[in-house]
Amino acid sequence: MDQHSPTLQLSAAFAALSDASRRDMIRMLLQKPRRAGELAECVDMSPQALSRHLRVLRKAGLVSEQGIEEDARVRIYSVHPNAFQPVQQWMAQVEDLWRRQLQAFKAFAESPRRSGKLKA
Amino acid sequence: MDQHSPTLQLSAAFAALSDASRRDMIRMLLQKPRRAGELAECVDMSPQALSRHLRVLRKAGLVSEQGIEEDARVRIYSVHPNAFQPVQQWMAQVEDLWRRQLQAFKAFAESPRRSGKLKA
DNA sequence: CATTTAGTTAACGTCTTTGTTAATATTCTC
DNA sequence: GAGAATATTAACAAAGACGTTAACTAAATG
Repeated sequence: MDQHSPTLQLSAAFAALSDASRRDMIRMLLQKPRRAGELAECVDMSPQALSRHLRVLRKAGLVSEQGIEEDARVRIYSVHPNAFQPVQQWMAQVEDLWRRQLQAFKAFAESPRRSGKLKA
Repeated sequence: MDQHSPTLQLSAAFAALSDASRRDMIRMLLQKPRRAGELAECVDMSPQALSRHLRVLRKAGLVSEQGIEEDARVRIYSVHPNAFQPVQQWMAQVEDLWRRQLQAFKAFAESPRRSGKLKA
């Protein structure tokens, strides 16, 4: 995690998710934590490019890395426990606003003065 | 809406949401549909820049425009009814995978062979 | 009908992102 | 220890995103 302001972090998360390869990587990491090499087999990409995508995901706070004892060359990547909290929070806010708007519209449409008739 | 493959559309939606100004615009449009000028007052930005952001949002399928009769110069922008369906669908998928992983981990931790003891 | 109003598109410069090739650790294996 | 394996960083070029200024469209307004 590298972005500090909540707004920047949210932007970074959305930006990170805007790439299909990165979304695939996240899905793979959601099945189980994996090494970079395992990811490389599936997303078909040079190790360097993949490493960069991993960095983007890390800086967005979506995945975290963790060393292991068996082979110190390798780091295991996994989805950060509350990776999606900011995004889900924003989405919830949006849903709420949407509900309100629908309700306001409904109230307007059913108001006594216009007795259910819309303009068009 | 301009992106056709579901994957591309999802990418476009995430990319569109990765900008704080665009998120603000969406929030304003969720309160009520508005003209470009009204948005401009709040996001503090040149009309040209704003127009571009609107185009991005349109192409991502998040907002839709609609002419009005009173003044034909003006178009009203609003949040597309199922703007967030792809994003929410993907997020739901992620949540599901996350639940499964937690469950798998729990099953592992509680398996008879290791009787609840973890490695560390 | 000229002017103002509302807004979009075009052209340009700048900054960022992304992939590639090359170079750099670090550590396992023989 | 020499060499292979695992992965990351550096440097560079290509492509894309963003804001600005300028030019443009279309319609309201006097």
